[in-house]
Amino acid sequence: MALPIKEIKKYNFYPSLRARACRVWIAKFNGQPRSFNCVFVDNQGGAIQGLAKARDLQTFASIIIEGNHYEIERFYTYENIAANTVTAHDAVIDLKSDTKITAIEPIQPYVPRYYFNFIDYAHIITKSKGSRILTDVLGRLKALQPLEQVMVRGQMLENKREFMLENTHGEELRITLWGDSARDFDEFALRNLPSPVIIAFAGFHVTEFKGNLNFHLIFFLKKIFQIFIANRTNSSFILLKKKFYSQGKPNLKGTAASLWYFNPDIPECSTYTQFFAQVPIEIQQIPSSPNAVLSIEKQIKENRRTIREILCMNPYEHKHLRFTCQALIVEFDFPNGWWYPSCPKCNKKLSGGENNYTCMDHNAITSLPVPWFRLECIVTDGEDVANFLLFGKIAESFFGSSAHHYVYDKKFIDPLVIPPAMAAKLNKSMIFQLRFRDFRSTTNRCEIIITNIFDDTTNKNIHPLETPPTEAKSSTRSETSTPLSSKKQVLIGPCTSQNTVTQFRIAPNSLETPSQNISPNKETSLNYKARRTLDFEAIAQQISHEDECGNAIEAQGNLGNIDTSDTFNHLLLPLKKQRKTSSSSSKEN
DNA sequence: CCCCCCCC
Repeated sequence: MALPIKEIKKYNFYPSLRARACRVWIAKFNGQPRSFNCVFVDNQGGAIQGLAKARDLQTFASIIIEGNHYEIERFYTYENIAANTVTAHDAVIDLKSDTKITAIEPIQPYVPRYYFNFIDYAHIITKSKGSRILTDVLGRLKALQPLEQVMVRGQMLENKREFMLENTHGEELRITLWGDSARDFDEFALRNLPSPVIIAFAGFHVTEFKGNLNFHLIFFLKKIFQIFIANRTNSSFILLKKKFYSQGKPNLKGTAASLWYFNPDIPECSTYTQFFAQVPIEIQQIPSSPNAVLSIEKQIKENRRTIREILCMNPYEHKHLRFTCQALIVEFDFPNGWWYPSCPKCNKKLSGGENNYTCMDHNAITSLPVPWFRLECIVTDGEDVANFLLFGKIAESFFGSSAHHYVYDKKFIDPLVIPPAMAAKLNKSMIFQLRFRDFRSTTNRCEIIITNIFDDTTNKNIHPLETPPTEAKSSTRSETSTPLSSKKQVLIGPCTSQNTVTQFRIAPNSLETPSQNISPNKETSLNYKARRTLDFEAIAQQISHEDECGNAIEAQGNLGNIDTSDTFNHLLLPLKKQRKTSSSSSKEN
């Protein structure tokens, strides 16, 4: 009796397993192959991942070919605890140099060639969002974006390429490839395929993009709601809102385990092919993102404006314009505090006060509020003065720490008292990348929002892991970071009445522990996202080594060779509709 | 990883 995969236990030894290798991939990290991976499937509903570390990678890659059948002899298993995993199996097969792999005849009864677990577009968020079990989807390739580079975390450029899939109900689904897989995606393979092109994307991580709700409308709706149904919790309002607006759109993000197959030979695919054979279809081109960049250098010079020029721009005519300005911050202005308590799920401001925090979108919160930056920078370019709004992730990068870290870990709880490390950012020449806020205020001028900050003295991005001067610790700093504190400052002649800090209070000592109203021992319940950038000392040590190994270097190295839309148009022209269905499947990675 | 997140 052959061993059923479902009965395999973790931390055990098995003499033999016969199965089909339905998926094979090599996981890469920063472009370097790290492990050989496969999914073994049997005919009793079982699937288990096999993994070989880098040392044995080539050996197994040359033996185990996707689609073929094998006997695996003398193997151990361990626990499947990976953050992302393709199978839900408790165990992983440890492929080591003494594991014997032999090709065998196809096992009977038949095991399907592909191992997929497709999810309906409509249920992706409820079933798969945030799940460590990766998700597979199938669809017609409706649109494709040229390879582009975007700034991520205000810190580095990364390759990105987007796809729009469509199912037979006309629903759309957005897929995003990042890094190496975005760069390596084979457009030429697409060019040779007849239309419609059906793609199976396998092994993707599901996230939710915020719905593009109209704030005006929601605000108005809520007021009306409160007037007519007073003294209720707003849960009814949330239900009402969800009825009218989708709560967000799923976005499938590529992982190291992601694969894709063009026109795979599976029953679901024929359904698609037949359905879309009725109408002429071409693959559309997704326009480049507004935030796509060619290089940091170009970005820094992009649409340079003086403050005078900015103040004379009509915000509503330049809603989508990104522009830059060289200036220095002379003061921070935060009448409502430099941080506010935000919803752990969406970072919107919580109302209701300390004992009754309520999110407009998510009602009562289940974990501690997440402190979130929001403050204005009073800036000058030597001629004029303006207010630039700084919040969220950009502020985190700029200050080198999350507001969460300052408030919970460093105990700078008073929102009206600013930590010294933040004040140390004043009076240094910077390049601000800016845009106008898409909100028509009835009272104020349109806010000018900071979307990125660059160090003017080095023309590099300001590294988010910079160690603040008050807590200097330089020995572990990476080669690629560009700490402002170590660079010569270029000061521009002041034109405001003051360029020193007098308008806000600075906490006297970073080590001081003011009376606190937030319990620090609840930290473990805090959401991971907010904790990511928490501690610059610890993370600087951890990351500096990785950076030296090529992380940032690779990002720099990619700056020169970016696909253009022109090239892309050219490529897609031949992708006209044809009747023939290709069964040739192709894969990457 | 990109979207938004604040304010009225």
